[in-house]
Amino acid sequence: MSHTSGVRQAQKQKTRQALLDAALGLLEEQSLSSLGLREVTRAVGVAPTAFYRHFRSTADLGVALVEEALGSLHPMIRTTMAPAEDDDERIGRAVELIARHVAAHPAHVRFVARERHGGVQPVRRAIREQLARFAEEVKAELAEDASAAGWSEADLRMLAGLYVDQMLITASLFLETLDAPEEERRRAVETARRQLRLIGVGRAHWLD
Amino acid sequence: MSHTSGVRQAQKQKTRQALLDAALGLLEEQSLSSLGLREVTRAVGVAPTAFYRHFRSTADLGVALVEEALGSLHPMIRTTMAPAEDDDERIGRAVELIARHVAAHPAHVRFVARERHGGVQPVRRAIREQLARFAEEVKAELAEDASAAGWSEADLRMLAGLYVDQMLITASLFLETLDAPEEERRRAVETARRQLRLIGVGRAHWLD
DNA sequence: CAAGTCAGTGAACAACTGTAACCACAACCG
DNA sequence: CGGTTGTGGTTACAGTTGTTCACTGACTTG
Repeated sequence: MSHTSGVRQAQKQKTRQALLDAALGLLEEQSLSSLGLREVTRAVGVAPTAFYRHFRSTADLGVALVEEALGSLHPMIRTTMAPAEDDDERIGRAVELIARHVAAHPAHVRFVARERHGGVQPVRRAIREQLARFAEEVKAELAEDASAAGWSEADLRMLAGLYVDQMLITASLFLETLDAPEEERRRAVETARRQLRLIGVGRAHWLD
Repeated sequence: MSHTSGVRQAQKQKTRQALLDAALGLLEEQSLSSLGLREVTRAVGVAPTAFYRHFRSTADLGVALVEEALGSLHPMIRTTMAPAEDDDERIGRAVELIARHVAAHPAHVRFVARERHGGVQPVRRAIREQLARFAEEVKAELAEDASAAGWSEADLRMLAGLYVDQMLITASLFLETLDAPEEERRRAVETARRQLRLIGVGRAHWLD
């Protein structure tokens, strides 16, 4: 037990992070369900048995990766959903934000997209829980918006879910076009903007 | 080579189908990238080396599964997108159709959802190609619709892609709630209907 | 400073993997 | 009918896997 600091704890965290990083790298070309514990330790340069000091199994490591990939993303919801003068400006900002995030953390995005429906149940559940939290937060933001007057609880939830799914689709699309020619990337951005705009139009005329 | 029929060819197809079926079953609890060739042959009850008579590798088998899961689905596009008197009736019919398909072929749906972003590149590409075909077909249907007057090519493509993605999201949602209590399943159907309706509203007011 | 804690090591295990070479025998074709 | 074709079976190999156990030695604590 003891306290949270100290050279000992720091070294342990460092190794743990090295395992997470190595796993994330290896997962670019395979799924978690085929990731071997030895494979990870080999990539780090540590004995296979050291793995157990940090994770019970590769599934356990996967859950930790979900936390790392999505856990720190919640604060971004407020700023993304924050109202702007122009609706198109908000859309442009959101798309830009997603593009930037994908470019900065491609491995994390790939991991989430891949394991959301992947073969490891605990990881699927962890992702589902995080996305449900996102939807909840988006819903809360939507409820504060002026145009939400008269919207039922179920409608708000539906729209929030639609937005979250759309964010993932967009992120995944950007990921696929990461090292594609400039022109294709611009088309992807344009498609994402249009889709969000169409949802926005539907939202504006929902109560007709 | 020789001709396509005969007792010989029939038996081979039978074994091949058994391999596909066994693989599909095993893939309910893991991803393709962790599926072993021996695992599949063991489930069928044939020798490991017999696998090579039908597939070069498990990735090759995966591509065949994509064909099996999505190849025969194209004719359904026309009937699903076909216009109806009521817009809500069309939506209800489409959702009903998806629900029925998921209930009839849950393993196929799970496979596609899982491997769309999975760790096996040839399979990802095969799925992407099939989905692109779907989008193309949906776009063709949309273009024939009366309400498509004034829509640009890019807008039609965008909307078609949105519909295809939404179909997958809906199918995946239904899959998750397959063995959930009746009430949760009804909520899932209701959510799917609402989301399609919102897209429909956006579509109706797109040219404002 | 002595005692204890614990991250990481090394060897060993049984079980598993993909693949190669060779064989058997039923269906096919001339 | 007799020779050829080719699906599937058998045996074997070299690597890999997850997990166990006892261990070391640097850090922490009283």
